[in-house]
Amino acid sequence: MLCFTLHSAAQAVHSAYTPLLEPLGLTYPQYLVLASLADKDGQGMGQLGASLRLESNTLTPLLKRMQAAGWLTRSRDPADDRRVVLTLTNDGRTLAQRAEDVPRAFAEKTGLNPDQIRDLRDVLAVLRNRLKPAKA
Amino acid sequence: MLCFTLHSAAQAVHSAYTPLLEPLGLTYPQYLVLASLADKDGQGMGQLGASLRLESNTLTPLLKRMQAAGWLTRSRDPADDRRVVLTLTNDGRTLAQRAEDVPRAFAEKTGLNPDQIRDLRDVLAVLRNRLKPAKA
DNA sequence: CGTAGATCAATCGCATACGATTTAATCGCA
DNA sequence: TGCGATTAAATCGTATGCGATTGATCTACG
Repeated sequence: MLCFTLHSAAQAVHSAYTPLLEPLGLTYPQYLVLASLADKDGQGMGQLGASLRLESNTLTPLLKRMQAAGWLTRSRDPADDRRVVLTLTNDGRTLAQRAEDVPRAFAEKTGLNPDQIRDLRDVLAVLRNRLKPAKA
Repeated sequence: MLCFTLHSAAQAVHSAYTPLLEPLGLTYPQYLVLASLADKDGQGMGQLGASLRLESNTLTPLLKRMQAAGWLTRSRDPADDRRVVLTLTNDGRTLAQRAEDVPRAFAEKTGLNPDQIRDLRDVLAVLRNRLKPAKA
């Protein structure tokens, strides 16, 4: 069954990342957030959630933990008090740099070549977007 | 990044299953357990965990909930009191039958043809087994 | 100008997941 | 035979995830 294989493959990927991230004190979703903010700092929670496909009920506690760890700040947008703006601290940027090698180390673990990885990623993106289109 | 795409695709699959399973009162992992037992009843927790790649710390509470729902029984193996044997009840078998159409309904949602599904499943299985080989 | 509706984040409840540990039972080897 | 090593399941603590709801803020329309 595809569902089961996809499920277990996702968990295997999760497990493979864990030893790479654990020395940095990061969990897997926290790493995704850090990488996203390192790429584009000052994002709002909404944008971040849309790109990572996570809801506020997941992000709020996750971001609070990252804030408590001193990696980012959560501040209200002065122009719209409903919005929360996320900014990396110096510690957060340093951590993101230390995590820069993680994707390469992971790719090595998979044993797949870059073309295979790209193909697989593209198929999965099609599947995902078909099942759950990104919000408008 | 492959990791993120795989992660979000797995969650999208999870989300796509939810509306199919919710009328049956099943969650997604519970459905996997039910399907596995319907295929091979009387499995031990260890075998089930190996095939679903779940540990006892996840399975124990999950199975207790399914037992509480009256779908299966958990009994000790008389030959080895450490082992727990899982057997579907009549209600469990009935439920499994009612869930028989779920994979087809899901496949339809994906918009992929059977060949594409098979190919994707095979690639994911290779990836998973490379990252996290099944226990001996 | 004012309020109904929309939007965003936060909260609540529940169900996975997993690492680490604990407990109980069996096995293997001297 | 008997005890240490191994195995299986359960338990504990922590971190996601998500559906549903709530509360605060903003927007749009009359």
